[in-house]
Amino acid sequence: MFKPLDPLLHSELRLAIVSLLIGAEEAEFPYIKEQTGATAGNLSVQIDKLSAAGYIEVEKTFKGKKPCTVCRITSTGLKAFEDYVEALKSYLDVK
Amino acid sequence: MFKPLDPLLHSELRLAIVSLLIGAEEAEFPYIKEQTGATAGNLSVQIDKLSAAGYIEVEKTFKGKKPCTVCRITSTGLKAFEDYVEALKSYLDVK
DNA sequence: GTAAAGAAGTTTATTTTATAAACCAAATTA
DNA sequence: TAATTTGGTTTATAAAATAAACTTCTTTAC
Repeated sequence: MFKPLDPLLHSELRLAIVSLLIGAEEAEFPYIKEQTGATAGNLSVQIDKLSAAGYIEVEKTFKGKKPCTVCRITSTGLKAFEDYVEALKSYLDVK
Repeated sequence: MFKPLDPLLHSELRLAIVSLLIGAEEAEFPYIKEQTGATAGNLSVQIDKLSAAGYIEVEKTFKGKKPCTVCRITSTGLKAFEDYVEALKSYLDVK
């Protein structure tokens, strides 16, 4: 009846991050922060979780002299998102 | 960009309960328990929360000699669900 | 008739999660 | 050179989900 929802994606902020990355293929920390409205601390934590699960990849580099964290969706992350959307349908199709 | 998700509905079990009630208009506690696979304790707590928010109405009656808890969706709950689905789209439409 | 088991929940305790506050290092600006 | 800003991370707190334990009444078995 109701399919289980991946707890890693069933979180407002993490879902926003993944959604953003699927749309953009690459995004920097400050941009994600601005688009999601998250605090830096919360964003840092949630990015770590997504990264630890292999849903996104995180590259820490430098932009001139400033640190720069770039995030990208992985194929694992994309698949997880697609599965999540599919599972959600079991809750949203209420006919 | 990303619309906020009603925290009351953005919960796997509560979403399942509301989804079920929208589809059925009325359901008894044991049936909801069976359909969602939730434990009785968890279900009791989440039903209380939805009831306190006015998303569902709960009628405690008797079926013969046994207690019987019947739940129904309210118009507030239906509206909240529709808003939630609408907000979710901002995360799911990733073109 | 009474003891054990089952049904229908509720209450309470525990674990997990989300979130923000505090912090750090380097760079820029005043 | 002192203060502020940028780009984060770490840690502490608040909130949430969840299950375990408990309650009350009812059957069923002996």
